[in-house]
Amino acid sequence: MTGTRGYHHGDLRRALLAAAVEAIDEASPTALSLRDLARRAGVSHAAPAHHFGDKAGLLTALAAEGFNLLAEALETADDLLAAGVAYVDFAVRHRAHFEVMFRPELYRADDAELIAARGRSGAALRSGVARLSSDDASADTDRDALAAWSIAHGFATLWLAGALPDRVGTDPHDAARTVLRRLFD
Amino acid sequence: MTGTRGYHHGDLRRALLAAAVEAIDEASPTALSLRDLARRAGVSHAAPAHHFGDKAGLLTALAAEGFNLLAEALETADDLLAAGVAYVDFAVRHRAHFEVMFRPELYRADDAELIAARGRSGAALRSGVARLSSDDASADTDRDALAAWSIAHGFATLWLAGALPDRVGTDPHDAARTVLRRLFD
DNA sequence: GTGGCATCTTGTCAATGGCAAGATAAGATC
DNA sequence: GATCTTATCTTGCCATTGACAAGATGCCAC
Repeated sequence: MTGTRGYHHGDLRRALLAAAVEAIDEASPTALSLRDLARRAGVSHAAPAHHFGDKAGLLTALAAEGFNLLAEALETADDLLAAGVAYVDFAVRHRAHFEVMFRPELYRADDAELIAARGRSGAALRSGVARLSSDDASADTDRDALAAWSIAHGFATLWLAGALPDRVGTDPHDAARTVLRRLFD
Repeated sequence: MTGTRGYHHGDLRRALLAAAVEAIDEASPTALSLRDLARRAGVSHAAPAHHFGDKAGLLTALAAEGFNLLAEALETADDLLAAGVAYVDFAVRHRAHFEVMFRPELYRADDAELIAARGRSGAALRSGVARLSSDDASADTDRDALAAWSIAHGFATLWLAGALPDRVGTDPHDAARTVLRRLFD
């Protein structure tokens, strides 16, 4: 924790995570360099190792943070459409976290904290679907949740990859709403 | 081209691409090493540079090959649901290609051959949607194409990332069909 | 104030991507 | 058939990186 007052830096762990987000925003998780993070934080090249062990450790922490942020975003959504839009919004606004979260080869997928955070996200998503389909006896909640997750995740991923045609526009929020309605209406 | 008879190897370009697929299948595009590919092909560490310039050049070629393969897969699909399932099948069966294709930071997105191949894929997808909605005057083809692409892409991506719960099963073909029907019916 | 501990630094190593310069063989031209 | 040209591949090199080991530094409990 600690406020900011630092001696051996203060809160290097947090500073490194912030620097990681910054670095990934400028490039990609692939291009991330621990030594670059250390330089950004003004510490020696081996300092990160103490807090995260290795690169995978740092990305594990980043992914866990991301799943927690995503859960929060989903939990505040009123209905399923809003949750879908919130999902896309999250991906765009937290690109760095999002790109790491769904690339498990970059981190330790068996980390306890990460699993807990991912569980929180999943529960938030599922509850959104269940709430919507509770008045429809014929609904298959599992399938609907998977479909909703897929379309939101797919749109977000394609958007981030720059794979969508220009005609989709420049506002991911509006574009996502339009597309997601195709499934949710 | 050339059959296989080689002197300076024969067809190193193709061999390196094949080795790249193999290596990515074993790990990920991130972990790909040009020197490892060279070792797999039995050539010196600098040989790949001549054919692809650098790592991005090799991945550009791989992505272009992938978009062409995807276009072929989509073109043989009879209806939109089949195309969606074919999309997921492609992603699973050609994971290496697929993972590179949608990570433009890994290659040169302005490459002419790549743009052509990607255009082929896009046209195949769009024509599938247009065919389906031609009898529905109220249809918004652009939106429908985007929704179809998103849900197929999202499902494929989540599947490959191992993010889906176990209960979805082990056969991506069946699971995809079930989920995609939620949109296409 | 002393010992213990977390934190950070310095030094080192193997591996990688990329460049430059050179070797080798295939094909073209005469 | 000899020579020139070009594509292909090799050797050697350098800066950067991730990881490890050993040591320094400052905080805290007792």
